[in-house]
Amino acid sequence: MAGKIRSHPKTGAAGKTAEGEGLFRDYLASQHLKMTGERRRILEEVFSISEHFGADELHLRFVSRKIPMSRATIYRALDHLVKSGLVRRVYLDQKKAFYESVHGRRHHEHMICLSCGKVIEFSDDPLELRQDEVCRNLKFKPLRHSLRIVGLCSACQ
Amino acid sequence: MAGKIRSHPKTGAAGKTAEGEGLFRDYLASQHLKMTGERRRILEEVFSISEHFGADELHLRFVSRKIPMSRATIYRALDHLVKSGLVRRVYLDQKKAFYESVHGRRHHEHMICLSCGKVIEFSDDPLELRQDEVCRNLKFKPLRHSLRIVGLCSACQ
DNA sequence: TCTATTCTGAGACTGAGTCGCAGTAACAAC
DNA sequence: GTTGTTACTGCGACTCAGTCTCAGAATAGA
Repeated sequence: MAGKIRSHPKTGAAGKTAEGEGLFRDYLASQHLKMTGERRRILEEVFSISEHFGADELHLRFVSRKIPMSRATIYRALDHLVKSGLVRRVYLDQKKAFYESVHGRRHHEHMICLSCGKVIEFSDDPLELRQDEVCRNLKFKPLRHSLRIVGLCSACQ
Repeated sequence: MAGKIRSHPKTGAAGKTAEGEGLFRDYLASQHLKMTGERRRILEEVFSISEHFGADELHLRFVSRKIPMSRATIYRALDHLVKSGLVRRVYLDQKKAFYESVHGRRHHEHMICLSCGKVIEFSDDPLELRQDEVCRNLKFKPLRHSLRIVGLCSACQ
């Protein structure tokens, strides 16, 4: 039961935007969709955020800078980003969906502190391997997964 | 990496109701809340459902049998049931919350088939142990967790 | 039985997300 | 560069899950 645990309290996402834009453009082209100014701005903004964010927060970032952007466009673009695989949609213990950019980052799970609300990201190979084994045994083909551990962070205990 | 994997395609929940009612009554008493006819009926109904259900479905079960029951009461009762620990609230890949009775059942995780929508319940000790270890290493005190694996079930592959 | 307290139901409300439509922008073909 | 097709945007109306308020009803302890 060895295995390194990587904790990722925060990961800067600088410089990834250009590459991400290329990938997004490829995805859009493959779906006969168009790269528009709005989608580019949304992509840039998403890549500039290192934590989780809600669609409303993303919208607010534009509104507060007087950049016109409708809620519907935000939602539509986030859908495309999720489908393209560049962004992950996660449900962190409430009805509202959260998003996080995936590009250039390792897959990870979440610990959520009940007391302060902090979200700790971590990843662990033995855990992933065991999950794969469980899936094999149940003849289930896993495509994606998410583990959410709710509890108390070290500071709040 | 040994370890038995239990798959729980379906678990009957007969006879548990009486005991569950006692536990719920204890919880209510401890919170200075009252056991009412509505709460009893909701508890019975919840224990009679072996799969996941939404608040709306639960409500519909009463309405369709002409048993008066308001949506607000359903939501309030489910909150209490969740707080009492008798019912678990889970978020299965959408904004809507699902519920499942916990009493007398083993903790389990979920596999969700993208194609047919089937939800497979499973539990695995090595997985749980590894999670505990990861938490220890990150000095996080886990209170509850949920693992969701989305993919294709054996029939749909 | 009395009384304090909590509960219920109805409906208004909220917040997240979706949809339809009219006008606009992207992009490929010429 | 112009044109035509197609997809996109913004707006506002809408849906759906869940919450809140309040008046009248039920519970449970004294």
